[in-house]
Amino acid sequence: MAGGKRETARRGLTPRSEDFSAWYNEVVQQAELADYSPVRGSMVIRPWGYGIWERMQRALDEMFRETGHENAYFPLLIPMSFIEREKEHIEGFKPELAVVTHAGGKELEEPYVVRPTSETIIYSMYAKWVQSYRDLPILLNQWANVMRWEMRTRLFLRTAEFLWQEGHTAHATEAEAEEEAVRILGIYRSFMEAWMAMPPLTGLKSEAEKFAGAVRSYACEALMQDRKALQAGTSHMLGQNFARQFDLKFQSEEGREEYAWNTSWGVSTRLVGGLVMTHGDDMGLVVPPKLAPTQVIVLPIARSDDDWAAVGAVADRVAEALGCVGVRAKIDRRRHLSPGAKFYEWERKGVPMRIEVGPRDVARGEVVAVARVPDPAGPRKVAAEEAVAVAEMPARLDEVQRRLLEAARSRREAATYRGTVSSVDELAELLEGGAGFVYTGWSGDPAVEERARVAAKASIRVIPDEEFRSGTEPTRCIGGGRAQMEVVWARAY
RNA sequence: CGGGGCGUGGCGCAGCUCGGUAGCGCGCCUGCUUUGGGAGCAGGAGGUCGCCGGUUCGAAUCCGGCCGCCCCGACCA
Repeated sequence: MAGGKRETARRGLTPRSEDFSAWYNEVVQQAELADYSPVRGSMVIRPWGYGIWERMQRALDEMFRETGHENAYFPLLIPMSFIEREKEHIEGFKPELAVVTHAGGKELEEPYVVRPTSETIIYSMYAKWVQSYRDLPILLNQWANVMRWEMRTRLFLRTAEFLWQEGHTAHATEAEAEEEAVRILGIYRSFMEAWMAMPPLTGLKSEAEKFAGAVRSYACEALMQDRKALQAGTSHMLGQNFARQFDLKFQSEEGREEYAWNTSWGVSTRLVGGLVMTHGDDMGLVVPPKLAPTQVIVLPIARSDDDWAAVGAVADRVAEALGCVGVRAKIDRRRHLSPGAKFYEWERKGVPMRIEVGPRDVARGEVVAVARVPDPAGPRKVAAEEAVAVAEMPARLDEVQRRLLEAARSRREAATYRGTVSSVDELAELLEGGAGFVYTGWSGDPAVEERARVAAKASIRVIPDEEFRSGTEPTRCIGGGRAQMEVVWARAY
């Protein structure tokens, strides 16, 4: 914001190649996704950004429901003593807690923390609800805001307050909990691919990177256009860590008293930032059709009042017909803006498709369709008979969605290096040269991670799931010695 | 928390070195003419110059303190 010498307010954005970070900030604001607020590190999510988030919510919510989860809601404030109960958990979160010490004009006897995540309060309640194995599993999700007082914030990617969903489950057996954690990871992955057109890697987190309080963390890691990785979703196997601290016990079928097994998992408004950095281009945002609040913007173009009436009637008809075939269409009737100004505006906001209706088109009984990201093999503008353009629109939007996923996947693959790195220095060199995901062998020694962090500013993003592993398993660790496993390195957000 | 930068109409900036009562572009309002890739003309509205204090006849400008924001690093969904 400060010091912007470029005239970006009206004309072009800073190109991605020049300054990706500046480009990102400009896109988020100029596409009207979000704006800075008077509260440090907290953003205002504007209708266009919130509309995208709502689409994400709807899709995920449906997937959670289909797999037996229900929504519930727990308090924003958590007693300080709850958060402190699980040792690793409090160590992980203590530095970023916002604490409420006063209320009702008095100092509180026990401070509350504004939830940074809700494991503690939720499992304390589960403990009340569970007596028998018959009460399990509990499969709940909540849509909520949380607060983590981060040192450095960025719109969507890391804000002090953010919106997310957090799933919390309790199971009678370890195997069942493990299965749940893995199931959710799969849901996240297919959501990201099918809805966001963002293909993540999936796998396990290293000890150093796992969630504070978890036994194991699984994650989706997506590659952004600047070749940095974004942790886009996590699913944690919590074991009995929280159950023990919150006395979440049940009597088993055999009559024994046992602690329950928990999982927790979440995705946040960070996904919107991931969307921006996955598909955006130098003209602005690109929203995949399935998430676009408006999929088709209909633009009447006219000089005279007579023409305006004529094209307006056609625009109405087109928009209504699109609605009937399940396409979210809107008409931009503003008369004080020239067509060019509207083209740029809707392109900046990333609307997948626009339909132009001008006097020439009306005379021919046609409309002109233009995709935000045109098929490189086809013409940019496609004129078609009105009814045909409408009828074809759902298929064209599907095609755009498919193309975006494909493009993102080939960017990821083009930036992926396997089996070419045998030392931490080589890793640093490769990443410095613009590599994205780098696969190597790893001994499992955290000291190697630490060296890579310092030397290459890189971290292990995942120990990849089988599907993503290299054909030939690496035998040597980049830190020297034998590899115990294959890992994926990247610089990350 | 360390390093850097910046706070002046809604937005982006100039003015500050060398104190004299605030200007430009965009946007906004009104009117007319316009509209197939960021319209033109005319008229108009809008500013405690981040905050507090000091120096001075006089402070956006000089001095001191504070606050906020952005970027880079360490920490992180």
